[in-house]
Amino acid sequence: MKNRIKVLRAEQNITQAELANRVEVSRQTINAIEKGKFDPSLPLAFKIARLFNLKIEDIFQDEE
Amino acid sequence: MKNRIKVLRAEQNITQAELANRVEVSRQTINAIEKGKFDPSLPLAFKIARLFNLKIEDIFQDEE
DNA sequence: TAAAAATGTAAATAAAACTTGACATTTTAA
DNA sequence: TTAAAATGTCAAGTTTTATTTACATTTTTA
Repeated sequence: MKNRIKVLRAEQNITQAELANRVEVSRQTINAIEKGKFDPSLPLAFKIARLFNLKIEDIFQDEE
Repeated sequence: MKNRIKVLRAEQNITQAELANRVEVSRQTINAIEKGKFDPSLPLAFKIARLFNLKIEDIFQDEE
């Protein structure tokens, strides 16, 4: 699963730590998701999408 | 997390077992998700959305 | 209305998400 | 140009979700 979180953060000038705080997970979780280490849970994906005012599909791309 | 899977299945006349087969999980997993016992993984949410040709947000509704 | 199909449920286990803490490397800014 | 901030990573542990097995109940259909 790829995602555009890094770019979206850059656009809004938000650090991994800031994003983590705002969606209530650890900084390492954001880093791991951003680097593709694992996928967020569905509720977390919703939170992230809401934060950026985007659809989940506009942030995360399933690669199949 | 609520979802409209049951209605979508009804519209397409698909059983829980059929849906389970098509997204490659057990029938009980579909049943549990449908009943709100737990949320699907993000990849599974993508598979389900793709199957119904809908956005994830059109099937699953985060309740916050 | 009896058989078959579909759905509901529960317990046990496996797998994945997430946390915490720690430290190394890279980038930014004073 | 060096201190601070940000990012990357790793290991160990917790929590949550997925899977399996098994059986019970409800709905459909022959």
